[in-house]
Amino acid sequence: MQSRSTPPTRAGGRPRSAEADTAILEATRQALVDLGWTKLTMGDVATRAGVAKTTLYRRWAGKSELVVDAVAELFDELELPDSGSLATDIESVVLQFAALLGRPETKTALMAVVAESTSDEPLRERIRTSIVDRQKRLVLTGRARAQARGELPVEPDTATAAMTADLIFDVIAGAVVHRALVSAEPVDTEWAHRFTLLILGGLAAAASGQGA
Amino acid sequence: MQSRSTPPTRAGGRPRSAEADTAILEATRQALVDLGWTKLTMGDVATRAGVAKTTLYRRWAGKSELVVDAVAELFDELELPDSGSLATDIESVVLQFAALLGRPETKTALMAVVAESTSDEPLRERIRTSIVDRQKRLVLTGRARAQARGELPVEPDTATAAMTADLIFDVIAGAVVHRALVSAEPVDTEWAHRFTLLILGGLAAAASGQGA
DNA sequence: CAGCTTTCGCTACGGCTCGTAGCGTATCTG
DNA sequence: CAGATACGCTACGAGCCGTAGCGAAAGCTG
Repeated sequence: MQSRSTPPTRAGGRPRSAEADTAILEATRQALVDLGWTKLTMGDVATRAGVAKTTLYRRWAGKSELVVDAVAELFDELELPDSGSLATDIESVVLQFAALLGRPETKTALMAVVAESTSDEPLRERIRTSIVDRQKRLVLTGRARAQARGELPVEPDTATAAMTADLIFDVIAGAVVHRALVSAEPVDTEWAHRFTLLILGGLAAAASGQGA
Repeated sequence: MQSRSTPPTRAGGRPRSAEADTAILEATRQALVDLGWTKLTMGDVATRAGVAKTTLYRRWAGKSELVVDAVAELFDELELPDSGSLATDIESVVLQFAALLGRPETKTALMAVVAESTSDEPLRERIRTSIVDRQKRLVLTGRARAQARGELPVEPDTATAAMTADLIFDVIAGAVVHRALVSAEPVDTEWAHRFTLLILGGLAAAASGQGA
């Protein structure tokens, strides 16, 4: 995960405690649930983790970095089981993502760090590598499977194919996040079904009218 | 806007200064640009606005409420000029929304208050009434125009029509926000065009396969 | 006009968090 | 063993929070 800030010098001393690492990240998630973003403090996390406050600062520069790493782990739970059709693949990942966003630590943290990242370039990069880019794999494998099934045409131009993948990623992730967090309405199977139909229709249209 | 906290008792004293109100909201937006969300402080805003800190607390309970009101004003700039076709209507609003999210005060504040609202029910309600619900009008008028032109069928069932509008709203707003803030890629005309094609295709498919 | 009500700016305060420094101890490497 | 690093602990100045108390200003009402 490349999570903590690497010790600047080379090896040769007491290694950092791995138990402390996991305890801190777990404590951070729990603190997010109990306190939310603004009321979460470094000192509180340290106490919960049974660790000195200085230990936190030796590994993370601040609250934002800590929370990014604490939440990034959760996103790796997402999977794309091969359900046999593109429609059910999409519905599955939508519902999984919605369930993930239903957990209080996830929803609070994700928006907060994104907000912070808008005026913090290194943090933005950290989010991109730790969270965003890792989830694009879901779109790519989903498309590959659909193409193997013959449900989607193969886009010959590599650049165009990449743009389409990015577009789909933003549409799916964005819509679910907006529905769940901004509109604050439930992402249930009904909604997932309607949304999936919309996407499939759009993909079909884009496939026919290729020369956009 | 119903922004500030209403004075609990009835009228009959010195009225609150309207100049102070606008100065505070403007100072808040500027502070967001300069400092970002976490480093923005009530005291700093007060100084910028040329107002006592106590005056801020007489009107807003805290940072979140203040920022919501400061940003809500900006969203009212969005318009839906009747461009003659649904496609260009969508592209227009997408680009407008993207331009709005390009402004540092907007992007920082929007995500931050949404994050805060996940563990603050009154704040969530404030966001809903001050920002979210007011922008759904764009979807509704856009649909009405498209139906008048014959571009979209009229959905007979009121409940279904409302769900469709909510879906489209979440998809458009969510995709633009995700593209601009999470993926941190530009929302240019190219992207807007591709996205619009996707939406239109989805709408067409949903219209034909009505009995979802 | 006089009197009531509310807001305003200002100052001050206790409480909390921040992020760092310093120390002695613990743990691992060569 | 010597060197290097991490650890827990304590303490600290700095900054911000949100509130209280004051005298003065500015409207409304009769």
